[in-house]
Amino acid sequence: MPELPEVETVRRQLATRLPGLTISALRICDLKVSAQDQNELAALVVGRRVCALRRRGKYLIVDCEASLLIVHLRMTGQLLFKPEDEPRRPRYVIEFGPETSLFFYDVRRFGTLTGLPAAGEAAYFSALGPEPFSAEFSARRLRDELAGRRAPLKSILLDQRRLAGVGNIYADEALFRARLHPLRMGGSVGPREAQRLHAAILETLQAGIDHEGSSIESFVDPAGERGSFQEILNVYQRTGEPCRVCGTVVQRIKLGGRGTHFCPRCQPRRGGIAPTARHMRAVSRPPRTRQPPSFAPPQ
DNA sequence: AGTGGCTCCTGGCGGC
DNA sequence: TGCCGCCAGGAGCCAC
Repeated sequence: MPELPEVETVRRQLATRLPGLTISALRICDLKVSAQDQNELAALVVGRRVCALRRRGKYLIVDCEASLLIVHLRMTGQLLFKPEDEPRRPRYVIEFGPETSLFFYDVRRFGTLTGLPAAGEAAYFSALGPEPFSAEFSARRLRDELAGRRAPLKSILLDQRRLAGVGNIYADEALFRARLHPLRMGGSVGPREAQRLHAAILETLQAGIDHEGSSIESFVDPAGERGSFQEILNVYQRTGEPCRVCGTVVQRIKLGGRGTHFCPRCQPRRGGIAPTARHMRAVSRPPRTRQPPSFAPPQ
């Protein structure tokens, strides 16, 4: 599940190859990938030079002269420099002359591609919350964001309007690191706890970036390499396994439709919302273990 | 206003 | 063995 660290990993790799190249063609193979007409998309970027690769939350931005391509990987999106063998087909291909192409693969077909004139960027991202690593996202800001809120902490962290880039994996891991129960009401969090959570969010995201992302389902970088953050996860998808800190069995509940993992001892529920019967049912059923993707990275 | 829940989508897996 | 239905989840939308 590409979140901020995975998108940042992709961005960094693309940034070593794409700037200076000119987009020679944009081939949309799956029309569902964009709400825009493919000719309209192509007209915005074909013939333009790539100036920079940027990231905003979980969005990857290919900055062209006076226009942008905005890529969202959603659940299973992969941008690869090399095409895969059949039967996998890309949903779109961005060509940069005869030497370089970028192929977008996406099993669940949730990923999106958007083209915009540069002037449209601010409006496009207007509802998105602050970047975690920006000065705008301070401990104070987080505290103000939580104040008075009755929603569980986990739900608040996942809300991209409050904070951009945190998804299910990093929300669970950050809450574990902050020793805060995912069901704690936002408004019940004190100043010191908010400070702890702020630090935990930044540390967790930075660790994800340092490990080049989590390859739990299908994430690979544009060279086809897997990240390694999944190897040091504390709670995410570790249901029934001992907490790495205290040995207590890691639990799983369902919160806002998302699998939520925590250590009941390290993350006490004090001040939180009691799990409902539905939560408890989810606890007793560990997630199925998934086979690693059959996809073999290009040689 | 704030919040939960449904929808999109596919492959893997459990159950029968 | 084969089929059916459930499950995973980011973000947009809708209903309460």
